[in-house]
Amino acid sequence: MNYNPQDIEPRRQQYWRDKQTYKVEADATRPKFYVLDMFPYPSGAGLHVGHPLGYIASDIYSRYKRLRGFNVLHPMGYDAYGLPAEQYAIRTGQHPEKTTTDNIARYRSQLEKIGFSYDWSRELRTCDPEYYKWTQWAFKRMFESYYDTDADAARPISELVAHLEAHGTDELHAAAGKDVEFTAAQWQAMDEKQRSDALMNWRLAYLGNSMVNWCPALGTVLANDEVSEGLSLRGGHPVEQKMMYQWCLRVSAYAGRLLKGLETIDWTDSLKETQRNWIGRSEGAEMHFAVEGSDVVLDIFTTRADTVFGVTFMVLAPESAYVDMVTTPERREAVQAYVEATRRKTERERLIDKKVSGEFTGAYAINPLSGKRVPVYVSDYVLAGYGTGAIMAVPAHDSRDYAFARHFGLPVIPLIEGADVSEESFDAKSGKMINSAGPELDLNGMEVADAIAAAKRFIEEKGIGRVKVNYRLRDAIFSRQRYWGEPFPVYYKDGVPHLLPDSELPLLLPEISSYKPTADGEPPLAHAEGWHTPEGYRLELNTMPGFAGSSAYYLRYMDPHNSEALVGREANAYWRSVDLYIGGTEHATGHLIYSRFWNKFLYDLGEVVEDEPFRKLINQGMIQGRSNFVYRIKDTNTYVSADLKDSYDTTAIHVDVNIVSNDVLDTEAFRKWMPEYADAEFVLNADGKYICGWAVEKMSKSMFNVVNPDDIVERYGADTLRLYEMFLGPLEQSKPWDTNGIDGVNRFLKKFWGLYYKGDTLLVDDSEPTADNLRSLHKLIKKVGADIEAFSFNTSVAAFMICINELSQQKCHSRAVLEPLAVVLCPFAPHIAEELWHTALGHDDNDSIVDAAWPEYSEEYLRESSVTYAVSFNGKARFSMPMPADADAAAVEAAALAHESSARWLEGKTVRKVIVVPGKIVNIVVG
RNA sequence: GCCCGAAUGGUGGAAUGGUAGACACGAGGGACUUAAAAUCCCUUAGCUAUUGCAGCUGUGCGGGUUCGAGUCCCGCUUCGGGCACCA
Repeated sequence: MNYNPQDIEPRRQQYWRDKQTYKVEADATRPKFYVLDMFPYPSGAGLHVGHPLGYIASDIYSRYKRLRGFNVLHPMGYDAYGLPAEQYAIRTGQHPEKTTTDNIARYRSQLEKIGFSYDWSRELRTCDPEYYKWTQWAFKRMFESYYDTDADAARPISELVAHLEAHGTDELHAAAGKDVEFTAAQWQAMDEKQRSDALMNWRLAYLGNSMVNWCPALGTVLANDEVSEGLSLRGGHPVEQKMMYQWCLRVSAYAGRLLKGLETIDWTDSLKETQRNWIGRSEGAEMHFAVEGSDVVLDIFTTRADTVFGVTFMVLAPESAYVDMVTTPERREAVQAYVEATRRKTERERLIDKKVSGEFTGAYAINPLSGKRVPVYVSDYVLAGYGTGAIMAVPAHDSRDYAFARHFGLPVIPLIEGADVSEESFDAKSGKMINSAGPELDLNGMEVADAIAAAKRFIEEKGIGRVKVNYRLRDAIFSRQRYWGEPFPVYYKDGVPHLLPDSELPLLLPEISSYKPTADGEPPLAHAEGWHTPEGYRLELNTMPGFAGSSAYYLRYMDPHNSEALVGREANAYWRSVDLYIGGTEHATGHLIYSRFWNKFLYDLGEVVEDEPFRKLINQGMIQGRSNFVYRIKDTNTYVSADLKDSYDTTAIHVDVNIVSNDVLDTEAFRKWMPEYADAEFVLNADGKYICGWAVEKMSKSMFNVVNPDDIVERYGADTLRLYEMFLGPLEQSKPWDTNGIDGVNRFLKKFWGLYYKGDTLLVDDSEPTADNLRSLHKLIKKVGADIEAFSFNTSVAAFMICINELSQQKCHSRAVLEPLAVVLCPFAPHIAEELWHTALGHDDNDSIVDAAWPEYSEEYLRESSVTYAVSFNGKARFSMPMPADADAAAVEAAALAHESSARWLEGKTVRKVIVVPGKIVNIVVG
């Protein structure tokens, strides 16, 4: 029997299926461990070889934890709602559900071939009504909640209503969209519509007018994390800013907790940093500037309260509500034209256009500290969505203000001693203040940091503003003008949104005749027949965005068939949160923020026991493609080998990597690959080979560099694929897929098999293991255990190779060694381990290796009788010297100095000092 | 512009402050074979040498700390990632 993965692997997978080996139940008698992969969107292209990287790592860890006695929850599912299926539907008319189901089936079969230890009985998909019922349910709870800034938690909206009823907005401490004030009497006088509108200011899920990223090509709005540099992440279409009335989630209310929570979780610093940047906390002051000759007060936000004496003008965002309030009649036409022109530009156009532009509003504001009168401008370099949409401009110390001041000829007053502002602004936050004295406050001579503090204190005391923390994190736009997403459990009665009762959830996604928007621009759901309540009230036409379904899926896995709750209390109390989460960095500012928000919200409700969803998170690197090229000699059908191409005038052409092996082209396969190459001629190199060129590119069909894991499994087996993906390099690093080298790993597995069988002969015996056998084994157990804990899987594979080489040389066939060896290999290569466990090691059918115990290593076997010291002179290693392991430092030193090789290095020198590092090195310092 | 991270042979990559280059690929040489595949063995950082098996230089660049630095500190360069008219 030779190693034959094509025979072993399907059989072992069937065995695990039959035995339901990977089915887990909560079990209070055993410690739990929850290992999760970021579930995939099942795309039409199927899995390529890059996708399983993280899944293999998490599978190794899960299996290891299980061998260590943990009750391991390791589920898999599908993020099934998404744009590609819908766009495919628009093109072909095929129902997205059908496309999605087909794709899922393909993914499932590809995943099963790799031998993962998923508990498939917990599989979920976000488009399943039994699942999205709970997405709708969570949305309802958010609608019914507000954020209490005193308690720092979400509370029922009924409590807020009671407060408004009794006190109006007086003493109300709640996260709000806008600062509004009304009395209890005013609240009581409101009608239903007015009250509904008013409450939107506080609800955690609310309808609001907000600037959204509108993508005309996709016909929908996009969240901030779905847009980069003014283009949609999917498809790269231009995105414009547009004011729309949309569902939003008040994620901003949680900004502080999302930031603080980062301190309690075990994520990489870079990912935490990315989230910190995204949340963007900045401490500063809000200040009031009265507008001359009117009762309008401009509120501005600044982190540089110290520079208030250098304010020479003010700027409003074009979209700011202040613009209309302050613009004078003479300037109205020009300002309106400017605002209009800005509105027509896409975000991308605004970003590209670095030219300074703006208009004077005709208004003047009064600096509350200096009493000076400054002009108020409108310009698109001020953003409506951040702070108050208005700024005080300090051209001397802000480069953007500086550019504006120079363009409009406005004065620049330097505030820091020695700062030269004749050519550019001085933006650094250091130095001594000058020109900063007013009637009541004098900052001159202070260091910037002290001046900021002093100015803030003064502003608070005098009531001309307040200290404020601002976050860049915006509320999440929660409406999408699409079909293939969760419907909102909302209907409208006289223009007021109402929730469907829980008993009517899930609200099923209806069948529709066309997946396109309607002629008058309404979302596709407007095509649905009978899309209204039995009473005839219209249901919401938008659907939820992609991140809705992925925000709480990890909770559902804990209790996937519960019809009473998203997750039952008992199941949640046992599984708690994800102990290890593995996935890509691309979700850093999307899914990983929304999930944390969603979880914190459910935590506030008392629905879940943990405040953070993912305790430890590892980002696996991306696997890029490695493309191959052939070189066509211009205007011919002749192709020249890469090592000779420089003597010809050639064009590089992508060639399918699947007909190239170790960069050598299979020329016959090339001729058959495409008709145009049928008559191809080749210029071969001296070895008679055609060598292809190569480059690292994104893995994609158009580059012909996609490698399908199925092909690797078919050729080498799943165990080889698993080991090779781990061997490729550190898990967290991005690297190109390169099939060159996979033979080495495959060879290792054959050698491993060779310890147990030679042909049809069973080699395993009951002989006593030798000291060498035991040392090799225990070294491996120790190393692999430590490596797995540290997610250093590439080095464990190397350790296996070393161990197998040693044991082969030692001709070790002792069961006492080969049995634990199989167990240690099991997390990496489960099929071969399970097979040998039963056939060579004779375990019966009910005893699976996946439930064996991880072998403990013993230092006793690792101890060497002698150790080798490297002897150095002045730090430079010169020779090595064996010593008994128990020799003391003095003996080692004496032996080193007396060693015959030492004489040469000591010639004409004196020994100044000798350092002995036990078991390692002797450094002799000579002068 | 700000904030992270990285830089080691032909290639992917190893090295708790302690003999840099583990392990693998590729390459070169050899064994077995009619031949090929498969398998096994040897060599493989560079430069001097050389059968005394040694010497010198080497982890992007320049400094520093240390008996000893790929590893720690300071200053650069280049590449990758994140944020970005965020006041």
